[in-house]
Amino acid sequence: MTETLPPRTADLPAQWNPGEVEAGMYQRWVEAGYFTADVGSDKPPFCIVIPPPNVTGSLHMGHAFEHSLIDILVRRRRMQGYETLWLPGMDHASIAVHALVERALAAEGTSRRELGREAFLERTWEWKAEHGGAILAQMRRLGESLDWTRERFTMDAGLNRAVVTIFKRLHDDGLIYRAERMVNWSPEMRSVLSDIEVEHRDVSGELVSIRYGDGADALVVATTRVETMLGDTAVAVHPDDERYAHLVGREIELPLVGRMIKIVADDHVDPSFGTGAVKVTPAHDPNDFEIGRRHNLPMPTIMDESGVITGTGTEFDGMDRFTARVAVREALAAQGRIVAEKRPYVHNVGHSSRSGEPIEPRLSLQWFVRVGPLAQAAGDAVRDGRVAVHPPELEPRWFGWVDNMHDWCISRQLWWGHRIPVWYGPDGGVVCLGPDDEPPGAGWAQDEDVLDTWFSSGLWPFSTLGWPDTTPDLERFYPTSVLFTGYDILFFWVARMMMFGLYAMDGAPPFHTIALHGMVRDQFGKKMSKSAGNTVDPLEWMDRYGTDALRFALARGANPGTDVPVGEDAVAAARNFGTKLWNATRFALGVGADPRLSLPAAPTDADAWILGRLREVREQTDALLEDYQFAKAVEGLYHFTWDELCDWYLELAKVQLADGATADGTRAVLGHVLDALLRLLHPVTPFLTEALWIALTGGESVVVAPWPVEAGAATDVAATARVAAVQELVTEVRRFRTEQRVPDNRRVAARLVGLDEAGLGGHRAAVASMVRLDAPGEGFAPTATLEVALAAGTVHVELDTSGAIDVAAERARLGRDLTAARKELDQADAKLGNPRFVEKAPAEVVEGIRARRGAAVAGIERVTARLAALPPS
RNA sequence: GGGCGCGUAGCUCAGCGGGAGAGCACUCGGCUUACACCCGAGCGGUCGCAGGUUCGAACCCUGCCGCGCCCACCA
Repeated sequence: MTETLPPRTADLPAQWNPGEVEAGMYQRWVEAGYFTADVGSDKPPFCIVIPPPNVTGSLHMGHAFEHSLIDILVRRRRMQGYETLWLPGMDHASIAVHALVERALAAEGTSRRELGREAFLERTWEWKAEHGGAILAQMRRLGESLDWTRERFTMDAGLNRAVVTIFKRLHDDGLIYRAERMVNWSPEMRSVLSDIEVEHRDVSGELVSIRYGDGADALVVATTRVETMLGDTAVAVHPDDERYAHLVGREIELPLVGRMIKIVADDHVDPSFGTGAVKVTPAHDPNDFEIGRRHNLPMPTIMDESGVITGTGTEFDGMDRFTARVAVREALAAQGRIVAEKRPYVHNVGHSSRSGEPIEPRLSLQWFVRVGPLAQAAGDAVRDGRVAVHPPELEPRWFGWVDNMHDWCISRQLWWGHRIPVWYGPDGGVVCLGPDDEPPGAGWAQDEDVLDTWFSSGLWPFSTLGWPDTTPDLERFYPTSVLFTGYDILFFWVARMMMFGLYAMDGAPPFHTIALHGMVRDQFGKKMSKSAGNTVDPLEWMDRYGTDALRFALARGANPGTDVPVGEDAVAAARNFGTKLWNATRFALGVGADPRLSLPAAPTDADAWILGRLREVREQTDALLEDYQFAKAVEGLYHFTWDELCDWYLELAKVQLADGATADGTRAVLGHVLDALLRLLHPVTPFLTEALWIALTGGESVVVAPWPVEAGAATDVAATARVAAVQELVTEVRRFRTEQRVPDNRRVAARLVGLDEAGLGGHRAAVASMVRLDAPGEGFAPTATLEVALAAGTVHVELDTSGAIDVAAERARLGRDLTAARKELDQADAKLGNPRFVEKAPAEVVEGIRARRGAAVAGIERVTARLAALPPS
């Protein structure tokens, strides 16, 4: 009996053309309101803070990767009935925007300094307005289901209020202070950098040993930065160093400058390194600064903000630091004071991660965050389980960082960003103002410095929800569900958000889970970089293989916290998978498969098996996605679709469809399985599954279809075993055919003996269909017999290969089988012959080995008999 | 110097205590009525090296070799 169903109208083209499928689909989703957060509903909230798309005007592979994975999480949650909300922002991409604007200005023959602060900032706003839309369009092409309707894309203005508020609170709590400290200075940017903006690299420099003083009191010190000797105010030795004990407390003349400097004893000095004497330049070296503080040394600054020597009263004033390095060395050499020169001397030097030049330690007045209590809270939140880190291997890195954090320098001498809300009065007055305070009157001026970009980015999890106001959004979505980002910005961004979130929201962490992904690499595992020339524009692959293929390939490689090598081959393989799914669905539609049909009351073995597998795969997919194991989840769906559904079930279904007794049930099962599978795959391949799901079900959209929670059936062990036996039998016969050089296109008459005894009587037609066997006709004279030993019994396949079999090939094949069986027997005997194994190993393991031994013995007997029966070749 | 991790098939990786796996590549046979972006069969590995624990180790422990990343104020 056939149920009557309303017709399905969607027509599926014969060929999957990603471009055509994607065209207009995203727009339709947006217009249907699928991505609009429904605040105020009683759905559970799922909120995710996302790093901003890069604003440099193009989509990077890294962004395509990260945003695809985030979109998978969000689409699944939406199907599960959550109210989903993204919190995107652009603020911390400001650096990129400003750099681009500066470049544009340079092309126009002007600069930001000529333009002035206000006009420059105006230009950056214009740039964002113009290019923000282009980025948005690219993210949409990627299929990202952002709730753009809430217009959080540009939020700089509202953010300023949050920045000022938290600055004042931290300031009033004594957690922000201003102090003269040794900082990392970038002469090129003429700004301070925080510790994590400094990259340490080995460079080839020089180590120059200089003699200070003359005669018996002379000392030799070594340095890699000779020019700093102009700012020396002491020479330090170790207190226990007997070589210099007599000199401590005396003074010595500083060459070139002529100033008298002290000789001090300090524990910091390593007596075994070099001469054991160290020159001390307190204003230009962190260690020397500490020594200077301990011994109350003068701290003259000898370099200006752009790295030019100044104020030494020597001929070196006005020279760039690198020019001076050579000049000072030559001057010292002329006086015969260079004792030794080691060149090249490889040593570790900090470089600016932004501009690339060596940073210059410099004594300067800056604003700092006292991170002690904040970092402690950030560590505790993970320690006591309020925040989970995925994968957990990255926890030590987190603790190592937050437990040893130095105070954070937050002031920057740049023109862009949020200005420090502190005003200085004419009589030395200092006042920190909140967002609603009136600036003080005449004579007061606001601090010229701006805040580190991570200061404001750290506020996102709550500033984007309306903080400092208590908004419905904030109450509903804070703490957010998960932060999903790359491990590379764990310290830059994640640590800031944790510290500020816990502080501003009274101990509530900004997110329940920190899930970290790796970096996209090329197909050989190499870092993608412009200089290596191995970067790929994701749009290029999207054009060539489709967005679904790119997303599938990226997700398929995404193991938690580890890097993802992706090459064009992987994307092509993903495209092939899409084609496979497309064709399978097309076949299903062609035979009338429909999920709206009732599942059969008496499913066949194949039906029961595939429904059982569907359930297992569905449960496994859920578990893996909950654990951010995208690669395994996607791999599982890939193999289920291709190796089980397409390679076996569809072939078995063809036979069932030809039989009136099983045809309707097959249509129902196939419809059900595909329906659930398309829904499971939708988060990964949204466009493709949308087209297929609508065609298959006649439904409105898979975007809003429920996530499958019931699909499939409990595993039918007996049916599954019979299907496995059929698979084994089919594979064996195919192997025999290939080895006997029977071309695939030739049908062969054959008789299957023992099928009923093995419990596979019902699968005669299926086996015959899958290995292209014809029923034996009259006068059937088999030329070959193949024995296949199955768990339930041995099946003899008698074949008429129409000619003598290839005895040599058969002998070789049987020989391989015999070798394998003997090896198996040897291994089993070795184990069973070991009394301690039999005694100690679990019973089921021992039993398993016994069974394998039995099978091996039977196999050897059978194969040996077959070999003996072969005619001489 | 400290921390984390990796060395498994030609390439990229999964497996992490009981019969060595996947994708791509390669070989052979097939345009079989969903699919040649395909189907079928196959080749290919002393699981970095050396010890140890265990009845049993690619898997656990130790050492060594090679590689990567993060952190770190040694002139």
